[in-house]
Amino acid sequence: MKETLRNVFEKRSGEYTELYLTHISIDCVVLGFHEGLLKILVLKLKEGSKWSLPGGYVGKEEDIDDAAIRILRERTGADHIFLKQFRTFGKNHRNEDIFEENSGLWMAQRFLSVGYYALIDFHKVNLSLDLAEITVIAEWKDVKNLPEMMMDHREIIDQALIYMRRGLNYYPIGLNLLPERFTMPELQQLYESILNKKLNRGNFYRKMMRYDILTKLDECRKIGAHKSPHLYRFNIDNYQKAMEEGFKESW
Amino acid sequence: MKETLRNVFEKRSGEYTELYLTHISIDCVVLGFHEGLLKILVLKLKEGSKWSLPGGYVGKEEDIDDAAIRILRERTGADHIFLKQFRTFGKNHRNEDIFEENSGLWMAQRFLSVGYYALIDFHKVNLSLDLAEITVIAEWKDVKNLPEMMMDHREIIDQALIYMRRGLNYYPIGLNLLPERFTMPELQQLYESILNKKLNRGNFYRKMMRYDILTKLDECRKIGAHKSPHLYRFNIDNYQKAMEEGFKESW
DNA sequence: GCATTATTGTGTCAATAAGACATTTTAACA
DNA sequence: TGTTAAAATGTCTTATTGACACAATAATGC
Repeated sequence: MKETLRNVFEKRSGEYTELYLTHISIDCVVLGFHEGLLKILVLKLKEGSKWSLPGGYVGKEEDIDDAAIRILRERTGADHIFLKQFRTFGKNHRNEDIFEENSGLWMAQRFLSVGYYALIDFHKVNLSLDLAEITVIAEWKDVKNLPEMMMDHREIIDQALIYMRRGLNYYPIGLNLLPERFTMPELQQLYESILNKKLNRGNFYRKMMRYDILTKLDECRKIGAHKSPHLYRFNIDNYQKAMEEGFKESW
Repeated sequence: MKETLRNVFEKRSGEYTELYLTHISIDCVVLGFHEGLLKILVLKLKEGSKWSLPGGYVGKEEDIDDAAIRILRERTGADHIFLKQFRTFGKNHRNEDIFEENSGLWMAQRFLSVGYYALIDFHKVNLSLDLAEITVIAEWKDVKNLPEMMMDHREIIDQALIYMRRGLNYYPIGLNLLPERFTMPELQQLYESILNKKLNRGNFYRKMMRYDILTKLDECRKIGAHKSPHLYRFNIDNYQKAMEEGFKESW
């Protein structure tokens, strides 16, 4: 048997007090938007287990931000993803869930996860990628109707949404979640799903226009026996500028 | 020689790819307020080295939040500290600074730091604590005039200030930074040092009163040949309530 | 005692933004 | 061509911010 660190660790577990061993991973809350609903990408790692967030380990020679980008690319096939670190989770015994299922002592060590949230175009994700190797199933689940998640992944999702909501006060959103062209009501639906509340249509319209990140197109979307809503697309330059400078903060 | 993990690790370094070994630490940006200036607590770990932030390792059976509390208590002697995790730093080679000074290979491994900022009453800190064991000097340095810091500690400080500034829109501040009784101009000075800009006196006064977290006392502070400013103290109940509920957010 | 003076506490006003709601415009369809 | 439902825009009220002015006040000097 090849003596990997894992073997060494299992044999010697309990003695290592000088250098605390911690199992670092990255967990990503991947958000997509489809048919007016905010969706989260969840995985089932093996038959019968609970659902989990896509995640992975950090390479020896890798920045954690780069690791998160790589993990998402491996899982979703998508590139140019909006990705933001929001918090690190390090409660003790947060891995108890899977500790019971795994006999290896190394699993009993501390787990620490750096949480990222990702905003991604629903249609650009390839759910079947990478399935053979680790994952059994990958699925989009409705934010408002999540299945039972393993470990503290539910808390990680809740926290991601809180941080994202707060982010709406500072940065524009939507470039990674909506198709290239969209209508104002569609954009409003996105905001409403993230904030989990209804917004006033007129006020929303004016607020968005004030941000000056939208370009109104000449085309309209045909939606039946009603006035056709105009199509918009993001003005990339202004959008980027808003991302860098941020919207006005109170102080 | 006792075979600790550190020895094992040094001997076998380079093979461990299955379980990525990461050196986790907690770094704290400890902020105090004294004579109208915002101060940061910095340490010199040994003669001739650069300055560093107080930090430490996470115990095997410890939540990271608890570890941060413990580390601060050990270093400062202070309790009831406001402490908030704000970001995790995991750039590769961020430890190169000290790698060169330390021959042990384990030091060359990845470093990952969970950043916390702490707000603490300047006068309650005992700087000489813990010095014999690890630290040579502990000192308060002016935020606007920081010495050269080791590794990426300067970036950690800058980021902490950014997150704290943003926090001012959501939570009150001052309970841990000011003495029990203080004047309105003193509170304003605190805000001005954090935000690094002058604020309008009248508007500041009214904004604070609107927050409804202050109790005006009957006493005044004698400050020479001027109108004596009233003393205030925080209304702890309302302050706590504001901490929990947060100030109004835009959406 | 009393005027002086620097600072606090409060008032005002304009500009901006948010919330609620009404009105107009528009495009598809009967 | 009129009907209809939704988009786009307008209006009004209220709250917030920033700038500035002025009155109240308390220690000090005369």
